[in-house]
Amino acid sequence: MKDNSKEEFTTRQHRGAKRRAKTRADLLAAARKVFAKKGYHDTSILDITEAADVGVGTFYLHFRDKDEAFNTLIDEVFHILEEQVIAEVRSHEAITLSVTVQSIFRHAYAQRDLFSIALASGAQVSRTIRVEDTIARGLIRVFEQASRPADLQDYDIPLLACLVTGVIAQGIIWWFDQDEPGPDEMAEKVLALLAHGLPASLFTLT
Amino acid sequence: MKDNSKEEFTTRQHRGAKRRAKTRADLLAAARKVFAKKGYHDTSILDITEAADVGVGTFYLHFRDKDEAFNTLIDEVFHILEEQVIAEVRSHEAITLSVTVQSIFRHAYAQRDLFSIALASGAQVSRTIRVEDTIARGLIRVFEQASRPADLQDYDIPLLACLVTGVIAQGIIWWFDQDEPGPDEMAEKVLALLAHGLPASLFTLT
Amino acid sequence: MKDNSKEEFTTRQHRGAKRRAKTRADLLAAARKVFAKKGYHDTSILDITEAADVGVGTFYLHFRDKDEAFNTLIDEVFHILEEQVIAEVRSHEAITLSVTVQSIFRHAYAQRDLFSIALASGAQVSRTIRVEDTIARGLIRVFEQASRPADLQDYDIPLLACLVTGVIAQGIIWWFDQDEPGPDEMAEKVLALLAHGLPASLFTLT
Amino acid sequence: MKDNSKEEFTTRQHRGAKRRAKTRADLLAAARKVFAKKGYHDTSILDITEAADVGVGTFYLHFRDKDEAFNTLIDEVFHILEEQVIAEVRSHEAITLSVTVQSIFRHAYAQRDLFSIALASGAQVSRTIRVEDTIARGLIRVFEQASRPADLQDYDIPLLACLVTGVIAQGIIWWFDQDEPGPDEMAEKVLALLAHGLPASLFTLT
DNA sequence: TATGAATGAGGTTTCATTCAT
DNA sequence: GATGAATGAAACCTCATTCAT
Repeated sequence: MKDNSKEEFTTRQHRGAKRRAKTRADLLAAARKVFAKKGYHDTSILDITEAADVGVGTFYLHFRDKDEAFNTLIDEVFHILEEQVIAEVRSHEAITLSVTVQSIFRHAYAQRDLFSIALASGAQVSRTIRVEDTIARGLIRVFEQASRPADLQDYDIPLLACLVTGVIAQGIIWWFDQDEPGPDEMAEKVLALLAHGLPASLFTLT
Repeated sequence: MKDNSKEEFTTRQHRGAKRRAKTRADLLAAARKVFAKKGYHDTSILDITEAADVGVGTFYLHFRDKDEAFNTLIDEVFHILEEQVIAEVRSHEAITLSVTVQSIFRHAYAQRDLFSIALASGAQVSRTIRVEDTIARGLIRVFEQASRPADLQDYDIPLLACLVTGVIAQGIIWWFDQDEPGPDEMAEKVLALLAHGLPASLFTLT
Repeated sequence: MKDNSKEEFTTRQHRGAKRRAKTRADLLAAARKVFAKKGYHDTSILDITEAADVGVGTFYLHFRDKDEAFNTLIDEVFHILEEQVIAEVRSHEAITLSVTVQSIFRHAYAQRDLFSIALASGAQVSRTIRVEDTIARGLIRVFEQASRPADLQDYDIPLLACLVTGVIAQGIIWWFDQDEPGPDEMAEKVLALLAHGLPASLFTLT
Repeated sequence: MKDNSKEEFTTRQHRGAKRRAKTRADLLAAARKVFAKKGYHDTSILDITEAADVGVGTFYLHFRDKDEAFNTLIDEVFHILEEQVIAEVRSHEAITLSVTVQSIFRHAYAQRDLFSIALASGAQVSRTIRVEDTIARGLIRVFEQASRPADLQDYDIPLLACLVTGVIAQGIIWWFDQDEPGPDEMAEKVLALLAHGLPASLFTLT
């Protein structure tokens, strides 16, 4: 009997927690959809709760404000991005920029909606984690673990990471408008640019 | 007498026009200052009119809404950018990417406040003209007028322009945070990256 | 066996009742603490249930709303006040105002927190029993049982009770701010004022 | 022409100011009415603006929040009370408690609605000026300027003022419930109590 | 009986926009 | 053309209350 009541108790606790988690997930999914459609600033709490089919107040049971929901969303995805890219890169013998960039583009493609929101929100939202920083951080790691560090002696690594991030971010924005090419072609083009640069004839007078 | 009054009239007209133009300029200058300080979304019309020391209603005599004022501001600056870059490039014998990028960075540096607003606002503002587009357009022109067009045969020119724009935009954002290096070093680093790419050892397995 | 189960049943019932009473007491104690700290209006049900360490819903198993909890609290204390003052007064040979006022001040001093809430809440709470009424009622009883009723012939007794209550209430509020003097000095000062009034020179022209 | 335009200008300014003042007065009058009817806490901004027949936003053009409006109201009335009582007292040859108390009761009677709100709000509202303090301050002044100061040597003047205030406040609350007697009778009864105290037989055992 | 997640009415507050002067 | 008081839609957020577990 004692055991029984205990079991009931934990079950009860568990049910509550499960329901709570479900609602939270619904809210995040709804937020993602609405943010993608209307952008951060034109999205109201009501928009989100209606999309999630919950009461307004429920939102505040899970997030302090719009900012927190947004950050949670972004953090979650970029945490996954980071982990996934790291995993994918590890599965190869050595860390190469090629694999990293490919991995980023693939992941970004799969999560286009969130990436475009995150990039579009730019410096607008008081966010703890910026997309660009996540990407740049990953790139820095690649640079630091380069097989021949001497090759990078003359480069300012953080700046380099930032510039390369610019190319990647722009690629993702490009997708948001154009809906082509696929992630692998995109990665390929970016990598081609990064590997060989542009034709010398563009830089010098005839 | 008729002439006299006519003259007076035109003078008065002229005065009115000058006064109007002055108010408008005040508003734009104020908008620029406030946007730079508080960002697009946190700036209210009242913020602008107070900074310009005019009545709220006056704003609406010159602009339909905040968006229009913002776009006017951006357009103006980018129009100047475009003209200036074109002029500077023309003063050289041939259009080269080096000169173009240098010119862009110099101009951007001189107008850092507006550039950072424009870049930070990202896709937030329902704007017809995006900074990135202005830059990309300029780059496309450079690519099209390349001295040896055959060199670019294998490139997707618009995408290329977009990616290069990403590098430039990121460079400007870098400034907004770091306040170093100067425009010419920045252009140099970007050009180095664009000209030679990164060391091959980053791309391949050992 | 029947008896046994019955016994068990009643025991269980009893346990339940005791548990229930405990919860209720916890809630009242918590309410008292929170009301004293934050005031009636700034106290939410959640504040109370958290302080009592019970679920929100539990509150509603014991009280209809905040008002009822508040009234219960107040009623309880004033019921005790009434009983105690009556008992103390009875222990003397005759009812005198001195003993009554002293008794009230002593009791109020012992329960300062609740008295200050009750007085501060003023007419804010839709309450059936006002502190002032409880005191006034006690005073009326004293007046009615006066040893020489003729002495009070010219007085409007309810109004008199009300005015004297005003003095007492103000004395308690004074404590809340000043934290001095003790209950007996306070009673003494009030009684001195009530017994002899103020110097005649204050009322007339020289 | 210059004069003309100047005149026009000041007139225009003046009109605006007049309109503004009118609206503000409307809001205060409405607030007074609603506060008196529903009490401080049950009054919403909307209640006030609807009663004043202005838009919601207009309220915030004149007051920061409900508190400020309330305080303005109270301050205004008590400022008038103070001035009026002072004036009335001055018109007599010497300051006496009789005149002061009479004056307070008369004024309170004329402004019953506000007094009852102010007294009922008790310590609820974060107010800079409490009614009781205003009255007590006035009484202290009377005591200090007593014709024969020696008579008050044995009294704690601030406490005394506070206690007397209690009597007056209670008198006003009495009116709010009972609607009788008039101000002068009320003052008379209070003064009688204050002058002679209660019959000695109430205090001692037979 | 106790719980606490969910609800949504209702309050506060802001601000783009209008319009009489 | 310039002004700024007034407007009210629309956002935010809280909290008393319910109800399934």
